Amino acid sequence: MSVHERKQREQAERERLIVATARELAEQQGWDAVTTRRLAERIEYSQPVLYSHFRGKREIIGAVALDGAAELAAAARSAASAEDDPRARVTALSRAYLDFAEQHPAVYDAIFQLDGGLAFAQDDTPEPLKDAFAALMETLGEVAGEGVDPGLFTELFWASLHGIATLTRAGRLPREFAEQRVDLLVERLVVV
Amino acid sequence: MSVHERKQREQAERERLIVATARELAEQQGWDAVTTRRLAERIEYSQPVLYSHFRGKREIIGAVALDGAAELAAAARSAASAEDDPRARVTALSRAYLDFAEQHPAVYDAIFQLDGGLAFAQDDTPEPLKDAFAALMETLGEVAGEGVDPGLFTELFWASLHGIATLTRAGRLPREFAEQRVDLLVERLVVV
DNA sequence: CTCGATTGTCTAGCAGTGCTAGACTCCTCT
DNA sequence: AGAGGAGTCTAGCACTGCTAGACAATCGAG
Repeated sequence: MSVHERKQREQAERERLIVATARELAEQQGWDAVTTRRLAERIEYSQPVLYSHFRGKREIIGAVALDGAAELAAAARSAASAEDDPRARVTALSRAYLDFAEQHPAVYDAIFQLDGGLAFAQDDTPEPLKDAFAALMETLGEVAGEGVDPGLFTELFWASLHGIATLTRAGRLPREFAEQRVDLLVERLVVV
Repeated sequence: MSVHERKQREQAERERLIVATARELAEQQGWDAVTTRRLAERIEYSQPVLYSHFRGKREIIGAVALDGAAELAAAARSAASAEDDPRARVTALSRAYLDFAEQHPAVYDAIFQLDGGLAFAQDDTPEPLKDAFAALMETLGEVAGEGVDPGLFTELFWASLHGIATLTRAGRLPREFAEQRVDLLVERLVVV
């Protein structure tokens, strides 16, 4: 049975390689450049091998998204834990969120912009996505204010951050006032 | 010279036909279904004709975006003008904005999500886009609050609406609490 | 240690994409 | 009436995601 196990290990190893390579390629040259041919060439296997691991390109994007969501959650928790004051925590969280979107645009797109075939806001939503939302809620739920549902508040705050992130990245918002926008958002939305 | 003028008129007419057909097709079956072949077939011309009007598919998307931006501006102004109270005006504006995104998803994507080769937040930004932003600012600039730049405030509020619109449409936010989210956004961000 | 079966991988190809070169037809103006 | 030019089309390029079927490497049984 040991042979079989080794094969499974190699299989899993190669799957990680595919996801990592797809992500790398996407971050270097954008998702448009991630074609099945180029991806196959980079992992030094032929195209059909990809399809023995994933149902199609969409599932590969989905896999990158799940990895990314875990990282985003970690970044959020790390930033929040560095501050004591609830308001300062929210500011730190917001900055970390926007930094993540700015520094890993391809991954951010995989999570929130592209179709990775993932379920959201449902029972069968994958754990990493639920956990990323939970990470936001840990900090944001505290400052929702009297009589406001923490989940609803988190959704709203998150949507605002998402809007800022995407519009900035698409060149729809000038980058120079990014700081002020975040400060204003926190100042107005947060209730302590 | 009259013959020449007639040809120019026909040319302009056909250009409108292309844009309208692209939009129709996108709203019916999504932008993925808008291929140059299908589009050409619908306007009953061959593919290369498209390229005598537009540099490529991207420019066609851009043309749909400009039309859409003008409509969005009109919808915003119409909704705002129906209310007297500044706060109620903002609520009406927000609803109208989100309704537009919900009811014309393809057009909304053309404006804000897809690459139509348009400049944003710059000097050479096309007039309809500047005007759409201006329409938002007319209502939102009034409620920015003391010492807050109306432009910055409008950008922030707009980004929040955009985030809600895109995340809702992508299934990332449950639709059922849409109303409450908008109410909360207006309540917190607006200063009267 | 050999041999059949299974597993894994590859080559080659399909139907589709955006876009364009070059042939051809029709209309306008002299 | 015929030359010139504008307008349109057919055919094709290089690419996309994805898959069928041929082939080779590996495994377990005798």
